[in-house]
Amino acid sequence: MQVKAPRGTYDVLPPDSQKWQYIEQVIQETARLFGYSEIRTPIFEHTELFERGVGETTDIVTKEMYTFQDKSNRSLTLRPEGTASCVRALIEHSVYGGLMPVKWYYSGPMFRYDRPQTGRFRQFHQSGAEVFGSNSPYLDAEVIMFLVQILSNLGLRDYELHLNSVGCPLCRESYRQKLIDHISPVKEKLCIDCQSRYEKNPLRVLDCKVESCHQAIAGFPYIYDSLCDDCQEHYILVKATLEDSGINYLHDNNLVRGLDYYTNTAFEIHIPSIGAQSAVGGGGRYNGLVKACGGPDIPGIGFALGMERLLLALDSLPDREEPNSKLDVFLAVLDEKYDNQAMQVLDRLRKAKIMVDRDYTGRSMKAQMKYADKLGARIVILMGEDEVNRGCFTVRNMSSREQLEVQTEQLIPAIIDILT
RNA sequence: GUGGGUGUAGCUCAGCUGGUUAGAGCACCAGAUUGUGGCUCUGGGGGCCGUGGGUUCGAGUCCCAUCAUCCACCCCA
Repeated sequence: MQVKAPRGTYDVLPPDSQKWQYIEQVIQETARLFGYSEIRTPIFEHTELFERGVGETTDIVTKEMYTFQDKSNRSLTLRPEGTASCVRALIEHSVYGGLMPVKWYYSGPMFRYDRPQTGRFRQFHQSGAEVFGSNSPYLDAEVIMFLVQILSNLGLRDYELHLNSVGCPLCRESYRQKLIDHISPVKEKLCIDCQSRYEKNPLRVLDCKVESCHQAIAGFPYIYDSLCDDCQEHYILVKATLEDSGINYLHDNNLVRGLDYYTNTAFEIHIPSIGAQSAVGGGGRYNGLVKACGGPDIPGIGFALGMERLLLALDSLPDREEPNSKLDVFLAVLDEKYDNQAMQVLDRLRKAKIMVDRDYTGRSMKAQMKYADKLGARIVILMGEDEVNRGCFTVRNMSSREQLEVQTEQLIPAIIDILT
């Protein structure tokens, strides 16, 4: 039986890898403009980091983690998201002791044991950003502007920005009580999942998509109405800043992010056209997280983008012109006795920054011409007996079909002349 | 974890109610006179018909299981 890539994983082959390079490049450039520097963290961490940092009641921790024992019986977990590792690194290296705020971005694979479907894999890729050390609502706005700028630079237009505030621990507690008061009379009508959600984290009952649960909790209070004065002001400033920047958003009372550590601003980007898994990005503020992970009481905010979902959205766009991967020059070697000399020619051209390739499978001249054509070569250099004896090359312009003979020392200038 | 669809050549697929050596298009390779590409023509290589069992004189085709994949649910990126 043939060995195949494990379930929920896949290979990125050329030319698809070019699309990945393109997205990563756009993110890098945008990050630089916004003043974010790259951080690279391990792909696995101690399991307890995610249990504490992501939240023990979340689906990610309860059923989706790739956890294993190493040879010393440590419990390790393939990272399911990027924030926890950033927080760990911030604390471990006392980065907060330096210049604040700390503005990081990252890109890389994440792992969740889920059933694969459109836009969902077991090894998937996220790029994200994290900022530590400021509770300014203008920073919330900047983080969202960063995210939106990436989408815009990629040429994506038809996205929805959903926005909400989940408040601070204070207003969240009063809201939680209001919600419990509202739900408890109809508790029996909820689905099994919601009954356990009600026990563990009542806020997540609001996320349920079961119709009967929707009806049962109709008229539930919104957290927005329970926000304390500070949280309200914070949220208003975030919204006003976005409005002034011309960023459209939808206030979404039902947006209660699945991760436990979020406070205040929460947001998600949806592109409905890519399928059921339409969230291409999401994030929010997590002011309690650093402390919860054993660090000082430092506020944080961040987001993550799903690369596979971005790719899906990009695929439905009109074709972007591919980066120039076509060959400049093909060197046709007409007799194997010139193989060695041919390698010297390749070397010279490449050192002159000319993109050049040749055949290594012993093709006939005609086949080499065909091959060169398929590689998209703009020029073919012919190197046969005539040329070698006379110390020259035949240079063929593939689009005009014109050929000229050039002396060895004139080869590079002649090629550059045709290419430019 | 649950439900449904699909597994035949490198890719996209055909193969009617079970019946001889399993096909097409594309791709790949080679030719169409001497050292010249795109178009056309001719030829060629490639398939344990996902895997394992079962029914049958006979299975790509029917039944069961299993694996993979796709779509959806849950949840999220």
